[in-house]
Amino acid sequence: MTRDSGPPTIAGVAELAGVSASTISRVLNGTAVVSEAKTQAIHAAIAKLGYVPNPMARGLAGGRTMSVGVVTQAVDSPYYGAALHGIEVELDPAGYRPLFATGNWNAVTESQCIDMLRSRRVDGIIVLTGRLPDQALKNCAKSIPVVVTGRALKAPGLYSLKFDNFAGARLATQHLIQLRHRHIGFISGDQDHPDAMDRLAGYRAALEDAGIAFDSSLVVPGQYHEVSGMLAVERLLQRPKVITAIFAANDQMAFGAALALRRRSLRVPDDISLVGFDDVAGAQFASPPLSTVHQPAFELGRMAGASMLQLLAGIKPTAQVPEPRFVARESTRQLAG
Amino acid sequence: MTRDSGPPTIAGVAELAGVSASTISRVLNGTAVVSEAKTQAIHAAIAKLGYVPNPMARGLAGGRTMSVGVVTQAVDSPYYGAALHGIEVELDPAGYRPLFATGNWNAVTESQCIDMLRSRRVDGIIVLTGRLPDQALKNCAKSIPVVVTGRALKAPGLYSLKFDNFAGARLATQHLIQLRHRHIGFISGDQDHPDAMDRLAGYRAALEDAGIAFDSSLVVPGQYHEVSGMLAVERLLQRPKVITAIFAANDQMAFGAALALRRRSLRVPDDISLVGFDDVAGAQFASPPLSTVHQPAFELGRMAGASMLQLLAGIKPTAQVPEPRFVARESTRQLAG
DNA sequence: GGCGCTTGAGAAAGCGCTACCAAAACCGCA
DNA sequence: TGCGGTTTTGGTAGCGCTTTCTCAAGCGCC
Repeated sequence: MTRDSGPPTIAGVAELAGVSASTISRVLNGTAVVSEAKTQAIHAAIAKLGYVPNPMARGLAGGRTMSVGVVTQAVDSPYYGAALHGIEVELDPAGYRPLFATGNWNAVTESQCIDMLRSRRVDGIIVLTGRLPDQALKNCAKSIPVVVTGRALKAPGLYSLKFDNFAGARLATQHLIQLRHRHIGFISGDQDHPDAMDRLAGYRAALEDAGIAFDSSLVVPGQYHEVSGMLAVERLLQRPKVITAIFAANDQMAFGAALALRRRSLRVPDDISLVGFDDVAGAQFASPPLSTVHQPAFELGRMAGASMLQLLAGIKPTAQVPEPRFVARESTRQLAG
Repeated sequence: MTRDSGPPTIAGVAELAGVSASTISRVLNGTAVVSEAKTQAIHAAIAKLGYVPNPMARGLAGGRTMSVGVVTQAVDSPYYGAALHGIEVELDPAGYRPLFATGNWNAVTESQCIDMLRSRRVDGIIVLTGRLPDQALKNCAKSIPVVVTGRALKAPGLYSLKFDNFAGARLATQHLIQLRHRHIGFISGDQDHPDAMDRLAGYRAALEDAGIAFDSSLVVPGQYHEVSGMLAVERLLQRPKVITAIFAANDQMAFGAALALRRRSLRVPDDISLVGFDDVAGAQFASPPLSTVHQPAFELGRMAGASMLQLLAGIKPTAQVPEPRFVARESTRQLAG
């Protein structure tokens, strides 16, 4: 009988297999060649004891914790939730665990999250967008692998995955233009949010491509949440200009907009067309289903995870974010010619 | 100059403060009384060096990892996302970190999640609903504190937080009855989901309280996601019975139902009233805003976190889940007298 | 058959921290 | 002043694993 105090340790396995702890470690980590016979014996012993290496001890000795920190902005948002899920799915087979921390769209909080994650000795950090200055990220990357989404940065030890918000917004606007809309209101995101600015630029570019003059009075600011979408619609409708379509810089604001429109007894898409951005899970089941720019949050998460794994393995990541894709559903209609 | 290889360690602080490592440990953990003078010196040294204890080493030596495992069913669902957020918020000030794992509503996967979390030596485990047999949870609780939501279990080392689904469903049904609806379709959740059964029972109870005979042909099964809500409506409308209202056992199915209704050109609430369950973030911004039973996911997460902290501290948790509350919005209307 | 070489495997030294034990310092009181 | 009884402290032994470092074989070759 082996002593049964707590979970089995490497020493127990060593004893059972008749080898030294070092050898066990070697087969577990593939650090060196071990004879076939011993390898077999070790595996048998591990299976018999149900041995699982203690990550604490591993981390202490080897300096790796097999965990990667993820700075998300809000776990409870469908977008970040999906990305987080993608990261988990990708990291799991490699034995890594995501350790998340919520940044709340606040540079200070995000910075604290990073400190906390580092104090927990994560092996790498994935930052999902956020408001941290680029430089802070670059500095961080000097001492630990970093993958960041929502930016296009180049720095050693850092890999960035940027979704083309400009092209996406352009696509959405073009769709509206194609449906003969000329007076398109735009509900933008927060000014100091790079994504938001890109989307605005895309909207503007599509307009100008089509020879439609950009009219700043058709643009109202929002904060990426439903209530701000509602408010924005109120402001838009108060203006003298007639609009036949609204492009909200994200789906949540589009939902808010739809509700405000409904309150005004304006029907979507009969009276006014509406498009969103992100294609969150609820978009296709909204009433009416929302036409929107598909942003592959889950895929993006997977890519971030895979890239982190590559960085950790010393390989240069090559993942590329897919091109934006517009999903036409039922919230837009063609204007009579 | 102190040697600058990696982050500062307790030894560095000890040297700078002119005390032994043990003493540092004592002030850090409050394990014993330390003289005011040394305490000061130690704090000064810690601040100067920017010392942060290494959790790996702490875990190895002390047997605590300051992390609690959370088995969620889907990170990307608004409900679980909110609960997870609540847990994080509650655990954070106490220095604990949630380590999540996705169970996917699958007993086998959930069990693997627990194994994985245990192999990571988490200090406690929070299980958000799921399909694990009660016994498995009780066994688990024998060796590690467990908090579980969605069940009413009693066992040493285990605390359960159960939302009253029965009462919630009853409330929703009563609301409909009060609005003079007598023919109420019910889209139920998965059969082997205890929550779902409770909600069905609540629906039935309200009906019977009001002297309305329960009609099983008005009940169609769903799987808690939007598509199943759509399908359910199709089936409901194919039946000969006329229904004036639909109660979906969760909001996601209600959204699907709303869409199916729309496809059939039936307006909510004019032609048919609709109520959901959960009050997910999107419910109040749906068109029309969905009347539903409010389930405080975030609060529930906080409670789970707080209870775990208490369990960890050896205190018996006392948190009670708030009573269900029905939120009447715009998806229901009174039937003409 | 002895030499240098490669390969496989054990011993031992930590990784940074906590827990326990024992030594030192301090206290009051006879 | 000296002694028992408290505090307060330092020393030390691990926690379970990885990682040198070292040594014993095994091998080909002159």
